[in-house]
Amino acid sequence: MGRAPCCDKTKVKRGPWSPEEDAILRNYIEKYGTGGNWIALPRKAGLKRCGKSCRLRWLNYLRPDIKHGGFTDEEDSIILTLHSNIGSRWSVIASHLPGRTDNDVKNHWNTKLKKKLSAVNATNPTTVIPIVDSNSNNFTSNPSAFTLATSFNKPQPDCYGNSTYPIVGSDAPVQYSSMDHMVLGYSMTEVVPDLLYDSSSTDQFSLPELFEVQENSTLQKNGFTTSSSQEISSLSPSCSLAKSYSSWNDNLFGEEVGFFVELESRSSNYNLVQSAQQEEKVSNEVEGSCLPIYSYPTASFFDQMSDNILPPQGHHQTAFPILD
DNA sequence: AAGTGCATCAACCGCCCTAAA
DNA sequence: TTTTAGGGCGGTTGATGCACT
Repeated sequence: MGRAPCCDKTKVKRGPWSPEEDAILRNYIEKYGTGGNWIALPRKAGLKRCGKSCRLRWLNYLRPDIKHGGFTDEEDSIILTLHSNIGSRWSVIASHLPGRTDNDVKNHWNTKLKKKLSAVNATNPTTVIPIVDSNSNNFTSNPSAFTLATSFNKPQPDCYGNSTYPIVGSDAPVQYSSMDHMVLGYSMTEVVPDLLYDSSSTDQFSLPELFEVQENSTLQKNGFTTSSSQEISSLSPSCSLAKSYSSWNDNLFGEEVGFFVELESRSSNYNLVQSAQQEEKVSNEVEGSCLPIYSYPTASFFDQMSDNILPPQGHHQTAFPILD
């Protein structure tokens, strides 16, 4: 049985809203609210419109807290980052942009950002994540609080059907050549933004500090569990070359849902990244998706940068600024 | 000035989810 | 437990305006 339409389309007005209709709807909602029933609202307000049309008009245009006008670079950055992580969940993305609607974000993506991203990907197949200090918006070497400031490439399903996100230089080992340290992050779930984003701040999240951990031991701090290389080699064979390993657990079930691996040996990074990916792909067959969420160079890398070592080939210059 | 193509964005369509009956 | 109605959402369309020829 087909679903009954919400209204008789032959008896309602369609198409663009007139200023008079806008005024009627605005005045009614400001005076009486929506009453929790959009279908009944147009009749009560005296509008010959479908309730869904009224809802859309209010939410996307008439609402007083709507932000009109062009998107800022910061908003673009947030959209690109979130879209790379969660895909076209426009309402979720819009919820991170005060005053923007899902329709706005969707239109902006389809008309501007999609093309922008294609152009970037065409000229630079690997995408580096600039690291921005969450408080000052300046680039930082502090690995404990970051804002993702640009996008990942669109994830493509792999042979296991899992979407994996590109890791810096994961297809080109030479690009690691000037990094002594880097951190590789994975999340086992698709709820990365919700999990990592600080609810009091829409564009920040915390990463685990890179704790000093005694050999063969594990340290728990700030919700993260960090293990030494000796300890983690027993947890995960692919991590046996890592310096440390930090993970966080799902609040509900206490299961590990994400981790960061601090890599140390420049020559082994590429193999480690590959083996880590491979291992997780295999485990995904049972566990579900595993998303490598990002990687970033650690403080020692920036120390090198301060000695005017050039960024790795193929990376955006802006991703690795020379520090004072 | 007229015609054409493209970009933009408001609005609609139809499906899914959920709560109430 | 099933059915139904309403809200929410992502995909798509079409009107409009602008740039270019």
